[in-house]
Amino acid sequence: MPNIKKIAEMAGVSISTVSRVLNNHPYVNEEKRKEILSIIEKLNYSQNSNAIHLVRGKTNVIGVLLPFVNHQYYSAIIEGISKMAAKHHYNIMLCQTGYSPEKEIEVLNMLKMKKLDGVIICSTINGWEKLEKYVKFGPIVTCEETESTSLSSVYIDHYKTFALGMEYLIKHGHTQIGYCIGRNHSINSLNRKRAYLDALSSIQGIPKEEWKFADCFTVEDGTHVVQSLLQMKERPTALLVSCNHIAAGIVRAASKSGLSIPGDLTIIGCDDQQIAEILDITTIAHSSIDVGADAFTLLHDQITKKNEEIKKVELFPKLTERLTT
Amino acid sequence: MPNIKKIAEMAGVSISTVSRVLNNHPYVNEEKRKEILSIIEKLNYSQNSNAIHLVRGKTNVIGVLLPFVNHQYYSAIIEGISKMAAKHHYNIMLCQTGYSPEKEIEVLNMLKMKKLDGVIICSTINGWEKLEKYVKFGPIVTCEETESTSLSSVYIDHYKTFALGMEYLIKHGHTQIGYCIGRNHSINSLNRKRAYLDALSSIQGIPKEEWKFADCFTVEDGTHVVQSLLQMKERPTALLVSCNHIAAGIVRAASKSGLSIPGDLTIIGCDDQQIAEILDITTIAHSSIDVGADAFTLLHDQITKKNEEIKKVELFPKLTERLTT
DNA sequence: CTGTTAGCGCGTTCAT
DNA sequence: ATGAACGCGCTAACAG
Repeated sequence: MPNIKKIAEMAGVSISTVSRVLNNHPYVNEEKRKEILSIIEKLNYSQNSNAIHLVRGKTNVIGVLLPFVNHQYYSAIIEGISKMAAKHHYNIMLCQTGYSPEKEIEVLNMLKMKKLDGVIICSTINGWEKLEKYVKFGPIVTCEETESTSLSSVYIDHYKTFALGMEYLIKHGHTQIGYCIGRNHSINSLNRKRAYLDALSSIQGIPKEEWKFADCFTVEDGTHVVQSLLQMKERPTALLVSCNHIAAGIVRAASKSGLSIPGDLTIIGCDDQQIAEILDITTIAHSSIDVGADAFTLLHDQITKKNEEIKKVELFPKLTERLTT
Repeated sequence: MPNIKKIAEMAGVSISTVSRVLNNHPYVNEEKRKEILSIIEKLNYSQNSNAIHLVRGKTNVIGVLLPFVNHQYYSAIIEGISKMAAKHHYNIMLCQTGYSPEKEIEVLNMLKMKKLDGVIICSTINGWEKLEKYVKFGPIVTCEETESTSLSSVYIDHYKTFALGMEYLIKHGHTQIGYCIGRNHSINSLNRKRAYLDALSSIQGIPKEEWKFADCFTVEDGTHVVQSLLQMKERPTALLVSCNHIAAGIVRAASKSGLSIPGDLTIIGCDDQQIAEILDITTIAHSSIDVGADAFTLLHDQITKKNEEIKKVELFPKLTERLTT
């Protein structure tokens, strides 16, 4: 592999001059520039990124941290990040954590080691207190609500999401309402539960332990929910579901077992996965692509402008009425 | 930021010794090792990746090139790559091309510039002849069939896919068969068409121009197919569809417009997206996750073992019968 | 407009 | 077991 020195030798100039034409700096004789360019062409030379990264102290790479790639909520976020990143000449290092705290820390260390200029965390496992220790190595943006004053974030207040859903259900006469959520103690789940309880108490409803389904993530989990439902003496008339994949599983299993939707069971899902559209599931959603795009923008501002302030961007979900309600 | 020199000074040793403990090299006094480690701890020191990459000439990062992230076929491949990569301590640079040839070349140049140790290309736009020019900078693996002798690949012979589908349809008495494909002139499409024509001619069937739908990628495209279908005097009785998202669009639009499936129209989709399972679409599929995992293995072998030979790994699809046939 | 030089931070012989 | 010195490839400040 030729290097800048080799090019300089062949062109009979110093490496500075070569560096200047490489970086489009002014003040270099037009003939020399052409000569150098032609030699570069002839030798099929390219700069060594690592050397440049070392000397510049940055890589133009950002890390994107998420639990699972193969999940449309996250791949939509990536899509949004990806588009904005391309526009600003940044590359994306994709890191799947599978909810492993160690893996998350590992990536944060890449920030410390200057491999990454910044990090976007879609769903944190360690909690923002631990993340905060890393902001001195580079900006970190989360796609979740945090109380941190050193982490920018774009988020949805899932209290509002579930509140919106509860309001809708109550307005339509439901009092026997259950819900499905993911990780039982995540910030988002806690907010959802609060909204659920608040709304329920407003109509003197009584939360039934049996009607709460946690650890729901996949279509299969939705199927299991229906199985449980079928064995209950008293069933909820409506279910608020934190993710449309679960909702899809419910809808599908219900139709197979003769449970009519929305006749016997009303379903409201969350987020903007295409499956909701295909199955005509009523959903409460914001644009996941926007989450990614906004997150990148926040991160990019912090990387490029110094003393850029920490920002919190809230996105507001809307309820789209379809055929499961 | 402290560097190795600083650590060495504080410990009263040379940078070589520090480097030795950093890299777990033998021959270093146990007391000094502990002392150095404690200083590293105290200063919260980390190595600078870029310096290491520069001196080692490798980054442990591979590029993954695909048209769209937000598409389950590709995100499943990423999932497969991701898992294997984590196992071997490699990171993934994700690059969405949106079918732009320039973007593809851009990433290949990152290989040339030593930013990447290797590249996996899920779906090439430039064609393998152009890709071949880059293998001297690092191994390239494709997830498509190529005739190249310098590119390893894991692939599905889509002639077989469509042949399998045609065989099934013909066995079930269909003679009026159409198909939906993506890019009209991609390698995969050409193979699919060949299989279609071969099978059709084996029963003296006549291909009808009207029943060929190209440029189909999304659920919406499936909807359009149904719209076209509805306006035809003579309709096909079966459709072979190159991707389940299109098939999902067809199934959904058909049910809304009173076209019975499989009564009026039999549908066979392709690939292993979950939507097929949810909508009970008969599909011809291989494991997309395996594609990714195998691709990484091929790439990793080429990166680590020198003189590793070029390999072609063929994956075989199976037909899963469900309710659309 | 151009060249010299000093780093960037680290791994690695080669002596000792 | 340890350290001095060189090199990885490049940018940028400085001098001219």
